Amino acid sequence: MKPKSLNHPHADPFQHFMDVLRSPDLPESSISFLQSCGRPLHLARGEAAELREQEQRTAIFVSEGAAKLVGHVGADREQIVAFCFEGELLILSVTSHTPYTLQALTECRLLAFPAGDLITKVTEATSSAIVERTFLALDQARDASVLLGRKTAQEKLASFLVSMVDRIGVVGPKIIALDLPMSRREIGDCLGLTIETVSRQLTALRNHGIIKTYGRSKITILDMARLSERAVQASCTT
Amino acid sequence: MKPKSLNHPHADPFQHFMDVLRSPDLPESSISFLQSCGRPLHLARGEAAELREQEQRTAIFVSEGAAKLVGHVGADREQIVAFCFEGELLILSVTSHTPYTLQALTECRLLAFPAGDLITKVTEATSSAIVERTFLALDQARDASVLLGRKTAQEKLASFLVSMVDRIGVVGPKIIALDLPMSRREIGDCLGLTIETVSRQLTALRNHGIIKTYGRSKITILDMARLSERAVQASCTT
DNA sequence: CGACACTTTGACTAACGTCAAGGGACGTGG
DNA sequence: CCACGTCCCTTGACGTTAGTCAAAGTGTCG
Repeated sequence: MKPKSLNHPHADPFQHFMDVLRSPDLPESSISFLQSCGRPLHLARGEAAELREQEQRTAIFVSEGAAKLVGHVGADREQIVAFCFEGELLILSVTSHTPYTLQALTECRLLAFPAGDLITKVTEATSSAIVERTFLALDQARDASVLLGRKTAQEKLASFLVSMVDRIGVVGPKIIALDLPMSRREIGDCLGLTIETVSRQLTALRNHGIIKTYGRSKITILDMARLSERAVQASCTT
Repeated sequence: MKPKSLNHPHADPFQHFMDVLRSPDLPESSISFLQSCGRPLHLARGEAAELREQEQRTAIFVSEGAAKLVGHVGADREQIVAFCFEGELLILSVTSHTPYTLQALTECRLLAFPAGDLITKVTEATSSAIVERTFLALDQARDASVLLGRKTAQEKLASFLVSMVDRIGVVGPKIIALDLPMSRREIGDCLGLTIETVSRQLTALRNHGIIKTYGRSKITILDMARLSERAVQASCTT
């Protein structure tokens, strides 16, 4: 799969950022301030971001491509804590015990802001889209905990596919198409599984007629209902 | 152990909240607004919070006692996503797939705010302590992912104890005392382990002379260095 | 077309969960 | 203050899931 080399649908990442933020009544002075403190990053596939401003908390806007936030345990064990796709905002950790790195899943264009500046400037305007996105990230992180702590390999993979459908799925009349920008290893790192287990579970889903795979990265969901069922999207009636 | 029945060191939870927030230049009007929208909750040990305002995102301030945020997978599997102690602020999920409940670990006094109100009012003043705490919660959630996904039972327990020392430990000249407000089951739910595994790992730490236990809830750390070592507080040099 | 990396599959192992029984702590009532 | 009952914790034996190791298969890109 060619990583659909960036054709710049958003010629200016900053403009893209402002579009997504949707704070129309932000004063001109704030806009130019944000523009000045947003540092553009262009990463090749697999490259790690150089985060100079590590003393301060950083917010990363993904204008094009996809990235992953990886936590490192000791030398070689790693855990993907978040995937981040086009138009999403990622808040990096600073008070964490674990060291994290941000790496490109595909070639991508990012915008790095010192989070403090971002928030104080933006909250001057309407209710902050950034705080909302932080909350969203928090919700995702908590769901991840539940997934990692209490789901089986089968359920983890189904949950993963469901969330990918939500975020980057192409919904057709009867089937849903997915083109995953991450490898089996990266899926495994995200779910706390090994590459082999991911592969086995994909095979199981294929054998049950729930999904079909084409090449390494393309998947179609044939039976979304049964997939969600396996993800146990926690239907407890408490 | 008697749950040291609340002796009200902070007679007024709201005053306690304002003290912790430390936004001295908040205008009087905002203060009274916050006071009016903060709903006090008094939970008995084990009781679950009734969250009426579930349509909106809620922030919970813990004035006294300790609580847990529990995610539910299907009928009976549950995962503790966060513990929350005195003076801490918990942001509840609303966009999550998983249903969560807030339950008292010990008898406790809480203050529930609609998060939107809290933020718009407080950011009028100095840089928001609440946004900072949200970030902190996010960091903790991400560390939890790493722990759950890539640590062994041994490492999980050591990490858990280290973080408890940080948050509620009583540091003495050579040893550190902990009085855990949660049961083995709750520790297990937090670490994605069973009660038996928690118990076995505690025994292992005891046999290695790293900790001592007194009764069910009291632990002293004899060798903090070796404990941290086992927690693999990720010392990768990238 | 060929090399290489990624993926799949299989056989085996280890870590943690499950099931079951016994022991200790805590709190109540005598 | 002691006795007893209950709940929680600990320990042991065994089972299951997912990890490890190894090899073959398949896509992708030069």
